[in-house]
Amino acid sequence: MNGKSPKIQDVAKVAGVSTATVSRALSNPDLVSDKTRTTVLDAVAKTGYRVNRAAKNLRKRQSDAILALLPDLGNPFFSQILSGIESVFTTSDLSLLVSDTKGIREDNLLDYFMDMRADGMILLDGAIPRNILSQLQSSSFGNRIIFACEWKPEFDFPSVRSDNFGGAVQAIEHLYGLGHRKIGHISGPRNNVLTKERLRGVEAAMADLELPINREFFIDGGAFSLDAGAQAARSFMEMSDRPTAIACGSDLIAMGFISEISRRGLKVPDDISVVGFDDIEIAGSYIPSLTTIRQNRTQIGVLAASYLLDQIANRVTDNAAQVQEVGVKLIARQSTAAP
Amino acid sequence: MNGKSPKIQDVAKVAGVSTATVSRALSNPDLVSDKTRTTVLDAVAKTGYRVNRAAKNLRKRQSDAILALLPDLGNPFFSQILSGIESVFTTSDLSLLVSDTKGIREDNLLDYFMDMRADGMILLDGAIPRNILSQLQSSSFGNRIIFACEWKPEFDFPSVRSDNFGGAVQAIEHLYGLGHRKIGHISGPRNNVLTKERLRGVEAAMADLELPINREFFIDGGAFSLDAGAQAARSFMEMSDRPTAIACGSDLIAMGFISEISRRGLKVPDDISVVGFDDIEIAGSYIPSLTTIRQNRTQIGVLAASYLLDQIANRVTDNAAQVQEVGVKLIARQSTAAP
DNA sequence: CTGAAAGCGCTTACAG
DNA sequence: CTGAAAGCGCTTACAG
Repeated sequence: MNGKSPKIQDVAKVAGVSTATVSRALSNPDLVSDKTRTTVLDAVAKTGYRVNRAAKNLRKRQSDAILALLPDLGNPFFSQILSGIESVFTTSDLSLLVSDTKGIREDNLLDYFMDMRADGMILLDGAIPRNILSQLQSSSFGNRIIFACEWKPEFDFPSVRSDNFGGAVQAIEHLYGLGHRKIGHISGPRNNVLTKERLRGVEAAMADLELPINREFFIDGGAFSLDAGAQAARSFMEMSDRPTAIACGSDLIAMGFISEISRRGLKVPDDISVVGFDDIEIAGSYIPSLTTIRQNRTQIGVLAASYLLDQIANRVTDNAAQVQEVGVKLIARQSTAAP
Repeated sequence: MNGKSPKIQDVAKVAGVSTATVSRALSNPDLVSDKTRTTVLDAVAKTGYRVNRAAKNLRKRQSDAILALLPDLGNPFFSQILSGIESVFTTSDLSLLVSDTKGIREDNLLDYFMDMRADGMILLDGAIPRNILSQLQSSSFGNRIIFACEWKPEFDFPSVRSDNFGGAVQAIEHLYGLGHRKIGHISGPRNNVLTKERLRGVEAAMADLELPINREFFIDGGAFSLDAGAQAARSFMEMSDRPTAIACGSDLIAMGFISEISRRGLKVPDDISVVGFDDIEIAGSYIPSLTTIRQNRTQIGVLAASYLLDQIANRVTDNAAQVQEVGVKLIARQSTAAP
């Protein structure tokens, strides 16, 4: 507070012990006697001492920070995941660093480890270039990395994700249960793992239910965005034969779709039922409120962060599942009804 | 890559110079001769050297990190601001640390400076306790703090914010222009600075336009959330005399409100016009699409980050306005019409 | 259980 | 323009 901050030397002097003892009392209390510990703690309180992280980290060769790497920091979808991550780190002593992949395309992710900026990484982007991931994997930091939400199939980094396949199945079964037999799908970004899993789920469920798969009812949205949904709505309007229900790759797609077909005079769910995917905050208040697949995003963040925590503390349970799938569930609202 | 990372020693050996020269060539190129610089840079490339941040930071007494402190990491509203902040830091060498005020209530914000975890802070929460802010202000780090979006009036930390007052004025003038004379307002969280500024704008505009202010038309929403809007809708439905238009404290309030009155049979904008505030991503695709006040959130993030950058680099321009107001503008959509 | 001493990997006066 | 040397503030073998 007053000018310069106290150092471990100052505490040692006040407590009448060596700096080594102060250090031990603070970070490894069992190593010192009860009496010494009390004395040191008193001195710490008296001086207002706080360990200098840069010094500690240099000495211990660590950074006390984890990087969360998002595809796009501006995308609100990730805020709850970040919140989940942070809730774990805040109780430990780790700092949460964030960045997005736009900023580091050229750069090298490995640099974060090399120059000691991060002790671990949570990758929320499945589109990280192969060569960068290879470098990470073959480095000595390969075990401090985990994918969350998205992932890259060719790499066997551990991963926490929603049951995307199962979610899509639930969506189709819900529509089928309502009586729909002509069901379409609007998919997300091409080559995205989530897109593929959800599409796979849609197709598997339809096959199971012995529904004919009409390829014309499958629209390539190309993105998870509102715009993609609106664009898909235009394709939809031009169909000569139309499905009575649509399962969308995301809530934003669903909302963009509903918005655009409403503008063109169709009504949801009267003319067509629509299911989203994600259950973003607004889904329940959209008009009509959106039937969708709820992902537990906070939980994904918590699990990913906890894994890293264990990994860094070397409390590694090798038996732990490499892939953790978090359950999803369908929330039935007003955007779906009998045909 | 191969086992241990190279240190400045290794580079010095390869280049045939001292570590001091390597350090200078890297961080202060003007201090060495062209020839030396080239030699050093070659050696850096050859060895794959990256400076160790912990060591550099310990020596320079800095952390190379800025903390962004949000009220709630899970709130999607902040993602664009974070994106703006990050876009500035990514070009410099700073890391972006995030946390939310839930995690540090007890803790002391000053600790981030004391233990060298952050060189500066962007506070996005106007509800940080007075005593914590006082500590910060009277510390030697007081000049490395800036408020963004929200702020605390009693403290004269610099601040970047939207023109909340002007936005509210625009909302009222828009409704007036459409012919509305009975205008209401749903406010946000009590004691929140944004709530107060926007309310002040609403009242000032109505006074200017010589509209009678009917206190019964002013609903205390208590939060910026969807729930607050839905709750307000219930109060609205019970009014014997109702306004023909409502200016809301946020888009979420507006959407919650519209959602709830729709459920009860009223139509927007036929029965009532509604204006939001924020222009969140979904506003344009909401049904009806929402007339609202657009805040440039990315810009707020960029300005706050730039200020801190200058401050840390000591490129301080004392003449710089302490309060930077970012302009807002009304986006007219379908939720408003003539009464 | 405790202390003296080395060293983590840098940067920067200081001297030339 | 360059180098030798000190030192940033810790932690941890090592020795007792």
